[in-house]
Order: sequence, then C-alpha cells, then structure tokens
Amino acid sequence: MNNRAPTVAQLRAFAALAEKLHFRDAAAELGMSQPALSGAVAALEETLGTRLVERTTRHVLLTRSGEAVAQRARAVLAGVEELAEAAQTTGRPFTGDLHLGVIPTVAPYLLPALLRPLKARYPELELILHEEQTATILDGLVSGRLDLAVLATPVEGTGMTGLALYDEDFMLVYPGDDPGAPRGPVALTALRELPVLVMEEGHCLRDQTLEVCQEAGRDGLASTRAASLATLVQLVAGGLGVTLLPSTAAAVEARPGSGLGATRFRDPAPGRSILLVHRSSSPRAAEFEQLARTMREAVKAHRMPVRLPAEA
Amino acid sequence: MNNRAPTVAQLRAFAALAEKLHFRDAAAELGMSQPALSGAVAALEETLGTRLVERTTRHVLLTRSGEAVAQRARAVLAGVEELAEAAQTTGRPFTGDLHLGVIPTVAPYLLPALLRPLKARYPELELILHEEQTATILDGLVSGRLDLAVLATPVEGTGMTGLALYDEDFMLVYPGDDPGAPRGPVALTALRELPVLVMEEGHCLRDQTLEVCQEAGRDGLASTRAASLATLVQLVAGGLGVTLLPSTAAAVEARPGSGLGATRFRDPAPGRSILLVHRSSSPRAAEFEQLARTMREAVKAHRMPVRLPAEA
DNA sequence: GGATCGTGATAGGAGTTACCTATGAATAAC
DNA sequence: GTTATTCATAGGTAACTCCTATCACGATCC
Repeated sequence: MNNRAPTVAQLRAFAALAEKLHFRDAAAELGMSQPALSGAVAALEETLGTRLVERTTRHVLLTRSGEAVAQRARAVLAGVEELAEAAQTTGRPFTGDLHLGVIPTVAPYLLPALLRPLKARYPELELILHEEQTATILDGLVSGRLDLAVLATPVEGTGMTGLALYDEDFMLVYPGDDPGAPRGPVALTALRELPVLVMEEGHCLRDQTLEVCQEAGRDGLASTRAASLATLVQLVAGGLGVTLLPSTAAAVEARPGSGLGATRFRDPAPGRSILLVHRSSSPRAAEFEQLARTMREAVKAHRMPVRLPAEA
Repeated sequence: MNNRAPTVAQLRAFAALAEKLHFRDAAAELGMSQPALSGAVAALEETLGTRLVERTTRHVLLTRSGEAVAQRARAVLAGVEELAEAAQTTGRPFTGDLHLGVIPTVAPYLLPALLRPLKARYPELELILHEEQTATILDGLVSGRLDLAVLATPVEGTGMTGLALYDEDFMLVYPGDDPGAPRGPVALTALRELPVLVMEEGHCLRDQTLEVCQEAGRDGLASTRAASLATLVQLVAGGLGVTLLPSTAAAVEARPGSGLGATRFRDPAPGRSILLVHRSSSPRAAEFEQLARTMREAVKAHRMPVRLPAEA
C-alpha cells in the first residue's frame, strides 16, 4: 500500500487527463510519454485509494471521486503557481515593507534628509521606522523584527555588517549667554572644567560622551540625566551645564536664535561614525548596499555637516 | 538551473521549517533526517529562484519571500489534504448523486415500487431520474451523463453489463366492452385477426411489439401511432384497436373500471426482460449489483406481476 | 470476416532523485 | 581554550520516474 501524499506532478498529470479525457493527448500536452502519464495517474489512484478514471480503449471517464479530485487538483495547482509567482514578486528588491531601526539621537536630524529622496527613488518601498535605542535595535535585527538599522559606532553585535554612512564630530554646546563662551575651537581638555550633562542610560550618545570625557581626563559628571535629547538641550539652555552633541544635532539645536552656542573641538576632534547595519547573513546585502549609497547621496545633497566616506 | 515545479514534499518540509524555525526539530517532526530537510529546502529555493530562509548556526529566519511562500505553502498543503479526503468521501458507495435512466414504458410502473425502499435503505443516495428512450439512455451511459439505467432486452450497446431485474409477459389489451373479448389465455396467432396499435418510433416497446407480431405471422399494422403509453391506452379504450402491454403496465392500465380488458397469452407467452445496465468498465459494479438485489426485493415486496430471477 | 487503426496497459532498463549516516565548519557559551 | 550546538556537505544506497518497445483489446473498414 502506498501511504504517501500525492505529488504535484501526479496532480498535474491527472488534471491534464481530466481536461482532455485522453491519455495520449494529455501526455503530449505535458511533454511526457503516455506510459508515464498512465503510471502517474495509477500512482495517484493508489495513493488516494480510489479509482479516479474509468478507462476503456473507447473512452476515458472521470468517476465521481475523479470529478471531485480534478476540481481540487486544479485549485492546488493554481495555488502552487501563485506560490511560485509570489516568491518572485515578494523577493523583488526595493519593494514592500522595510523595517528600519534608527537611534533617537540620529533620527530627527537624518530622516528629513532621507525620506523624500528614498521615496522618490524607490516608490514601491514602504519604509517603516522604529526609533529605538541601540540594544533594542540590535535585538530586533537578530530576531528578524527589523531588516535594517542606522546605528552609531561602536556596534558590538556579532554577525552584523555595518555600512559607513557618514562621520560626524561632537561639538561643545553651551548656553548662548555664557560670558565665558569660547570664540574658536576648544581643546578637549576644556571639558575638565565644565559641568557636562548627559542623557540617561541606554542612549549610545551617553556612552560616547562619557568616553570622550574620560579621554579628556574628566572623572565625575553632573548627576542630572536627560531622558531625551530635547530635554538635554533645554537643560543646557537653562544654564545647568554644557553637553556634547553630534554636529548634525548641534546644527539644529544650537542654531541662531536658539539661545545656545556650539563650538568645534580642536583636531583631532572627537566624533562618531553612523552606520547602516544589517544581519551579515541577510540575502538582501546587495540591496542594502545600494540603499546605503542612496542615503549618502541624500546626506550630501541635504548639505548635512558631516564627512562622507571617501568613495562617495 | 532547476526548472521544475515545487514538490509537495518540499512544501511540507518548508512549512515545517517555517513553523519551527529549526532544521533539526522540523526534520524530527517530519520523520526525516536533518540533511534531507536541508536539501529539500535548498531544492525549493533553487526551484523558486529565491532565498526563503536566512540560515546561521545561531538562528533561522524567514525572508520576505519565505514568509509569503510559507503562508501559501500551508494553503496548498491544506488543499492537498482536503483533496485526499474528498477522494475518499466522494467515493463512498450508496452516497451522492446517482443518475438513473429509465425507459418510459417501465418508469411509471416500476418506480413506485422502488423509490421508497431505496430511499429508506440508502438515505444518502440521491437518485436523479431520467426518463428517456433506450437509445438516448445508452448514449448517456457511454458519455457518462448517466451512471445506471433500467432497460428492456435486447440491449445492444457494447461494453454494457446488464443485471436481470425481472421478466414480464406481454398481455393483450382490448376495449372493455368488446363483445368478442376472450375469456382465457389466447394464442399468439389471435393477433393475426386484430388491429394492433403501436407506439411511435424510438420506443423499445414498439420494436418488441412488432417482433411479437411478426412471430405471430402478422404483417401490416394499423398506421396510428401513439406518442406515449397513456395515449396508446386511450386509443384502445376508444375502440381503435388492441395492443400489447407488458404485464406491469397492463395491471395498472387495464385495472377494473378502466374500460379496458387484458388477457394473457398461452405459453410460451411472449415477454421481455428488464435489466439494470451499467458500463462494464464502471468501478461501481459491486455497488450496482447490490442495488439490483435491493430492487428485486422491492419488486417482490410490491407484488408486481412479474417473474423474478431464480436467485431472488 | 479478416485486417487495420487507435486506445490504454505492461515490461525492461537508464537516468535521476531522495534519503541516510558520517563528517565538516562556524559560532556561542563556559 | 574547550565544548556544545547548529546547519551544510560528502558518499553511497535505495527508490522512483521516465522512456522505448510491445501487448491486449475493441472498433472500424473494405
């Protein structure tokens, strides 16, 4: 007794036979020999445990089971066809949903430059934004919840590939009416004398700021911690201290009339690199590289205060 | 390049993997080895021309195509399952539609005896009646429009199998007020002197009557031809002649008070056999034989004026 | 009525496929 | 560094599918 499931080939064979009601013609249409079709149909009958066709040298008739099976076989074959087509369609690059994670200290300054050009160039791409902290984003990438992410160095996740988008320097941001405001680039060591405010835990900008401070020889920090970059800026404006902001953020937050001032550091200025990150195992690596190129072009076109990688 | 269609086994393999997201576990559930599953999924990807899963030693993730394909694969597999089940269900004997052809000179006298017992015994059987002439019925059997038929001998169709239901004698039917009405069984030769009315062409009763008349030594016939048996009876009642009717019909049409008389012929009396006919190639032969037995029982229970085959 | 044509089933053999066991490569976790 | 877990690969065997050639049966034709 054949105990296995029907085969697509068998269903295809039977469907053709059900349509033509003639073994030779059906076999010819399928591009197979008549005995092969005969065997396939016989195997299907064996599998299903029912006679599907009444064969005579005179005529081929479908049994009741045959009628029922033929109908469903057509449906199944259509489903397989649709499946094959869906596999192609869904896999097309630059189409469909793309879940993009972006860290909060980059999102508000980068996305305005990106969204319009991306939509223009890839109209079928549905960008779904997730503004989350680095750890959450990495977890999302690993689990498949996210396809792609914009993160800042260092990225410590394993199995991740980062494509350089741009580098940005940190700038010193201080209250706009500060009488001791610097008039030119300042040395990193200036941080030793200043009350540096940072964001709360979890934000990578916090860790980056701490690292810079440590490098500058500063130990303690003001205890106040801002939950968001907007709050941090308000604290500085309120005179509670200074802070470090990436140039893209500083350009916006310390713009003329904002009540804040910003100045660069002397070379070598501290900074961070912004990367487009995806799972190394992703089959869409090529697509993402192309996407990174487009993003760099958009950044350049938007005249963001950053350094682009050499190639761009 | 693999150019063929996906296999049910491949879809099953991929569906299991999509559910478990773990090659070993999925393979175990399918009762196959992990390499076999690995190969099956790889083959499916090759066939579809798309990466379906992102594999790492750490995790297995579905690509977008993978998600789409998994969903449709489940649908296809459900369809196959349903198909297999439908094949069983539809093939069950004594269930579903059964197209039964019955000749007009039998239908009104046999069916009252059959329908109730059949419905009682086979409640799931849907008898669909087709009252047609022999030639049409045979054509219907050959083409598959009909599954089964009640015909009278001789049946000349090839590839048909006839199961004897009963034999019925022909009776001489005459006007009830005929002064020369016979008082007992008459000889066949009596037909020579009588104006025998027959039905129009196509009815097998006409051919049978003609044959009996020829045997009796009668040549010409009255030119009037009745389109139906009811008409024929009216013609006889109107005094236009006599006719031959099978005993089952005569018992009804020449019943007391009908204005008609009927008498038997002396042995060997002419008659005809009623058969249950199906295509010899039908896989339902056994079912039909059982049906024939039930019909004979019903005929017997209904006390129809016929002779049943010896076995019954 | 015998020969011929057309039908589907069967036989034998070649090519391919699918599977299993054993092993390899890569990555986490300790 | 070592171990454990994961999926991929290799080699060999068993099974399947398909093809060509032929058979058996029935209808048709001369």
